[in-house]
Amino acid sequence: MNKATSHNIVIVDDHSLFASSLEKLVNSFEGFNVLYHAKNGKDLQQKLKQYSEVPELILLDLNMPVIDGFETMQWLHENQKSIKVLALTMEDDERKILKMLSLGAKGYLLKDIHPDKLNEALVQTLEKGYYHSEKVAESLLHSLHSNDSEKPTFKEREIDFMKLACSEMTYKEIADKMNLSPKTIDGYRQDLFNKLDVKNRVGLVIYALKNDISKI
Amino acid sequence: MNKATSHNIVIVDDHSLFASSLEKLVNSFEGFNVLYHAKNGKDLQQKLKQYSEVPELILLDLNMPVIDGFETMQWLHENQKSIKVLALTMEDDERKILKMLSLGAKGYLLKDIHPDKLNEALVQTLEKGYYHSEKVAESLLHSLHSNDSEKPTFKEREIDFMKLACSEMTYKEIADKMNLSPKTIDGYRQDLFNKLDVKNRVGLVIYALKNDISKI
DNA sequence: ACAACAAACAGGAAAAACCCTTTTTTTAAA
DNA sequence: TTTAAAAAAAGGGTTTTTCCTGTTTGTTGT
Repeated sequence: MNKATSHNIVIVDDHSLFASSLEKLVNSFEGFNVLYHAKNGKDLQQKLKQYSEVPELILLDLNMPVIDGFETMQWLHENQKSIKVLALTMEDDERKILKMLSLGAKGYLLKDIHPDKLNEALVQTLEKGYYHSEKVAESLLHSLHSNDSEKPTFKEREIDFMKLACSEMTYKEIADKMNLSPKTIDGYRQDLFNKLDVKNRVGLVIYALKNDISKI
Repeated sequence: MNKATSHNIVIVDDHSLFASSLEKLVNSFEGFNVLYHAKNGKDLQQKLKQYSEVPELILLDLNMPVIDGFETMQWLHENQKSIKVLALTMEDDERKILKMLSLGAKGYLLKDIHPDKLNEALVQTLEKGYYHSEKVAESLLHSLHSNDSEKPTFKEREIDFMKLACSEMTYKEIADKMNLSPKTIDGYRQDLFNKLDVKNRVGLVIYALKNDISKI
């Protein structure tokens, strides 16, 4: 395979072991060549400036520190519209899929796909401009039927509170730690219970853990 | 590189994309050759029987369906003692590290390590019989200091109760569901708080989730 | 039948969580 | 500078949780 006809790919993933491995895999595909990989969105922005060669396609992981996949996608869509992006992630999360596609991603790949499918996805994205696996298409249809309300947004302080609520601290202790009156904390609690439609603190804790607001 | 002097490796990971990618990476290392990869513990057991060539080393992911990393490790330790195993996982969880090493793993690798470190780990494990990264060694020391007492045992009903406690139900509702008096539930609660050294229900919930008594 | 023991249950009370409404303070905008 | 909106705080009440110390019930072995 001569490089002239090769399609240049960039991989963005914070797990360098996976990124390096994936690079080998992509390089083994006929007609593809990995230019470099980036650890996160910030790193990607720098490297896009630094290197003269612009990739045709980016494989973008969603779960990254510093600048996550969504922000990176947004930035790419605004600043590097010519580069096609395929989102790459572990979880089959409807909201995330929708969000990425609405931000301009050309497709959404789950990390447990077969290597051949990845090859297919790369080829198809470059040829047709998009790739959608059966599984993802299914998820999308499902989400259209169950028109679940949008994921609520949280204020900085609410997130702080939720994290502390996922501990053995009483609300009074949380109030002390956040330098607020217990009554203010009670207000946060109430707002969150309503917003998240939970009945008590255990419900809040479970929500926070499910949505990676807090980790244990 | 001639195959005769090559060390045979097997990869066990349910994410076939990662497994395939990792295979390419390992094959690119001097002196290593990937025989095959398995999707889970069950698949591995079958393939070990099926193939005549026995690997020297297995790279074993922990988060797998069907038969998880721990069970697989146990089985390997009992049935294939000659094969060295390196655990491979995303999370840096002290308990999991300890558990795997106590089950006979030769080392514990985090998936975000640099490819060079992986190479080093493979070489060292085959030469010295073990590999421990600085990070893991650190975790181990930490856990030695905090000599946590043995994991307590639970009665059937206590486990039922813990699972229900990881929900928005009140204790009264839990009592109804378990066909017990609320006062009995209160007894379970109190015993568990003492046994697990937690202060309140949130502490209990977190314990149950951390120890896979309940899943969310 | 009876000791020995665990599981189930209970009374009572303080602490914490929960709920609804209203007021004060702070911040941002017109 | 007045005004509107958001954040913080509070009043005042109900319910649930938490804690302690018992008693009753059921099971098992001898």
